[in-house]
Amino acid sequence: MDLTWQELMAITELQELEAPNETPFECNAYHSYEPVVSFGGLGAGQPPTHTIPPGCDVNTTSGFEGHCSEVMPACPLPGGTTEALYGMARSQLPCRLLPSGPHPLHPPLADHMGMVGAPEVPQPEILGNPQGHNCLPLGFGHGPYKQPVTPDDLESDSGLSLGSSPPLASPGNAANVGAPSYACVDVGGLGYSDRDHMEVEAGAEHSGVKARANRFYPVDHQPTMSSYSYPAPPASYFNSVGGFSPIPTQLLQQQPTLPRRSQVLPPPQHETHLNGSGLAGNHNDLCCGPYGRTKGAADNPLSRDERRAMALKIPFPLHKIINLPVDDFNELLSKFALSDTQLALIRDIRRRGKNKVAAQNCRKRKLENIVHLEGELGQLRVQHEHLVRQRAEYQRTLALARCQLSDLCAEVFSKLRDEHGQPYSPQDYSLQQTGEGGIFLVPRNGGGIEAELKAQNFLAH
DNA sequence: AAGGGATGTCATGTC
DNA sequence: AAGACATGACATCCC
Repeated sequence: MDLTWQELMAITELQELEAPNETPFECNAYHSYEPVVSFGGLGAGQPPTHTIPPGCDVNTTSGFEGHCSEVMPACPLPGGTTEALYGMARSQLPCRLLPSGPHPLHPPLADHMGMVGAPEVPQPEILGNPQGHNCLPLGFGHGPYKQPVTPDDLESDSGLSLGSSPPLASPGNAANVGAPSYACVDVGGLGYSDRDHMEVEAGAEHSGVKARANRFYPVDHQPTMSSYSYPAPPASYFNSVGGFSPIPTQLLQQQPTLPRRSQVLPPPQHETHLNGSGLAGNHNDLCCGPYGRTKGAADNPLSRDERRAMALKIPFPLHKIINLPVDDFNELLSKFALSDTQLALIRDIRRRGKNKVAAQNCRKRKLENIVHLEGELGQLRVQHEHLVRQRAEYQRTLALARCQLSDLCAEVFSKLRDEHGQPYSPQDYSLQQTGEGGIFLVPRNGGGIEAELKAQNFLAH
């Protein structure tokens, strides 16, 4: 980045231009997800601290007739660890996903609309670039850059812009130096068609070189969705269209050291940053150049829509097409006499541009959701472990109570005597307690009650 | 060469 | 109804 920036600054200095007016584009700060699971109610009961007397069977399935035969093992109470365990509950969403701070979507409307002068006189800012080094017409006029015809340029739902692939660089970008540029092709007054486009871009395509744009041009892969920058409209697009100033030889010679994916070919001088379709996207969002491109996009080839826009001489930058509010957008359109073909392309560009941003946002949200759910899953696992431990502890407590009850019953039976002075057998009788506290000796075979013993009597003994 | 990630685009549904 | 937005699906590129 630093290197790229230095290079850009060097280029800027060369062209004696000011620093770009960066207008941060959108970015709705994505809300962080708060963990859904609240553990406040966890760790419910105080873990029992009873000690199972010797002989007490801690088997929870044992009946009260059993005997406690061992001391209840000390249960590791989760209480001491619960807090620590749940302290990590908060899912940590990656900051990268959450652009923060305000992100003005658009520059002031005046700035947007300022370029809209007399409808018949397209303003020079349209394809210009604040840096100046991009003020060169987009593919118009000067030789070294000519967009190739790519299959995706030949399709459009509007008959203009369909296609799926990202912008392709012309293999002829380097090879076609001096080749006729867009400006030489009069497509504006004609209906723009695939065929037109093919003709327009035939030169580069015929180079026969199959190569991706960013194989040839340095691409600044700026992983940023946090600042969609839309700087002030660039210098001139239509200056370029009419008669483009030649590319400063310094620019051609100044090849920045190639970042990732960089290759040996010089970047087009009129690069836009709009990866794909003129969107302030994730790669180069620093500022806008021609057709709304950013300075960082100087390393990128023209997008398909940018090329189409140039071919049809769309008289305003793509970033405005995409980002202006609908009212302003319509007002902008109304200020120009646009053909149906141009309008169709513009609306396609707008639709694609918005959808591209939406897709990017959607994917970010999806990743955030995954991160959030993974965090929640971890919390639930911790919670599950805690509940398992708690259940084991309750089972131990229950076993202890049963042992105590069994011992008590044995003591009662040891003191009970029938009318013959014989003890009752626990195998033949059981003790049952009523709701009022009365205790009955009940034969296990379901026979009648033989004796009623008052609880108080038991307690007295 | 295959596989996966990243990205753009389209289709569709919802608001 | 039109526009914006969300999202699944697909294609393509690149590593």
